[in-house]
Amino acid sequence: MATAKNHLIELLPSPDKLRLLGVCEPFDLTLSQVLSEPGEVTSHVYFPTEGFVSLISIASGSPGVEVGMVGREGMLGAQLVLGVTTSPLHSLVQGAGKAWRIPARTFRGELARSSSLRRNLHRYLYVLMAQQSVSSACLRFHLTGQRLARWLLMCQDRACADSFHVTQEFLAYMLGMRRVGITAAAGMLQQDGLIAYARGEVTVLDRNGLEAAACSCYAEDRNAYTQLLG
Amino acid sequence: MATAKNHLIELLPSPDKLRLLGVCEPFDLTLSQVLSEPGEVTSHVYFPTEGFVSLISIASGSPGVEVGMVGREGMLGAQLVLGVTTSPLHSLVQGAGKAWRIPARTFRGELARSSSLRRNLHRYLYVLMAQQSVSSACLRFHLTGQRLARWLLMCQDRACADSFHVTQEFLAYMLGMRRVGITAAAGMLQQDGLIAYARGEVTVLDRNGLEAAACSCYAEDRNAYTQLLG
DNA sequence: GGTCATCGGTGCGCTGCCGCACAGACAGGC
DNA sequence: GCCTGTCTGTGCGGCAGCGCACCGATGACC
Repeated sequence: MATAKNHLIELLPSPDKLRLLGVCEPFDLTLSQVLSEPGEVTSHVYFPTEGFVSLISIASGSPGVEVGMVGREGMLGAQLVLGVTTSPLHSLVQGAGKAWRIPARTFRGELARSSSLRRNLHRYLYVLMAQQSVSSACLRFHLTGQRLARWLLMCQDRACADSFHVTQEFLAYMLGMRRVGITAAAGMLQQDGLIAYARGEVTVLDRNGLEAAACSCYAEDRNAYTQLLG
Repeated sequence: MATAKNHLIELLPSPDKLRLLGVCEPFDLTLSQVLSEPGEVTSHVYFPTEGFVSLISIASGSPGVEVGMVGREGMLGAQLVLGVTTSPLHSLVQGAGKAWRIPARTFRGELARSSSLRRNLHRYLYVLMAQQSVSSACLRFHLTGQRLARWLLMCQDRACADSFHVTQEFLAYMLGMRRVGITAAAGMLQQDGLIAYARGEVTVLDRNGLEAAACSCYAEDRNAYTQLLG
């Protein structure tokens, strides 16, 4: 499994990395799996190596909306480094794949031992915060088409593939829209030759075009990440 | 200045608290003052004791929207505990008052010295993150009137007064709306006898009624805070 | 007391999105 | 081959909020 790597782990100096990998167990991320519910005590942390997870915020009496995405560039459960054992968000597996998993208790031990781990997770949390605050304004002001393009790019980055499975229904939920809104926006992108779309299978045809169609939030996200954890 | 206290400082054990207060300098928060811009290197951290600050996210090509509020219950610059020296948000003084201010360099020294300080700020950051993710969904799904009521309650908590100065124009900016939308929503609240409104002076008349009119995000915010830092 | 800036209320047409409902297209199982 | 479930496309009425423009009221300043 030489290619199945998680970036946050790879960033660690060799001794810390080996020790951390030593306590990891392999875990299969299966589509639609729920890894955490708001308020629930965190039992494990997850470092995806393939596949990815959506972080979803649900306001009372409303459908949800995605506020963050975690793939091989990140992890689930980083709040443990803040000494907090719950999370306010839903975590939903959005792209099937694999992850390393560590029991929360064990992971806290590793945190105590590795200052590099603490430092990286601190930075990662900052990136997540920045991503979330950008997302707020994006959600409010940017148009459906722009946000859809952004989402597809983020998905492509984390799926590490040009093609992935996602239905319009699900996309609508992630973006906090109606399915019909997605139909319209995806139709535009398809007309412009940026993507192909058929029965839940999306293929990115023109990555540059898609980046041009996306709102700048995509670039801002990436910048924030690479500046601190590149 | 016995009453001018900041909750995060008060939570510290006595020696840490005294040492921190020893490096604080008094600072006047004046209306519309900008304490930080996105990307700017943090020069000082601020612990408001009266008055409060809005955290504003601006998506490119759009007006801004408030994603958080900092008053005597919090601080500005908490990201230093993550080892990050910039912030992605605008910080705008929204209620005039006073704060304790510490140069970033000095504050980092205090962080290194006081584990209580680190622990509290870790928790505070988590509360901020929770606040922001709730705000995303709230911004998307809840109605103007509910959000306005929530904002007024949050403002009242931090201003520690039943009456405060804020124009509709400014409110619209905070909530990511047009001024006219605020006129309508505030008119409703006024008709129902929950607030009085005249030339930028808002008075909360019926706090319970206002809480009923607000979306549940207000209560969720408070719960998150009191659970971790009450 | 007059002038001016600020603040709030109102009207009008428009857009982006919602809610609902239905129809066509395709895949998989029996 | 047929049936069923899933996924996508379309149509229609409605609504919350936008952009713009204007006016009246109030308070501050000279």
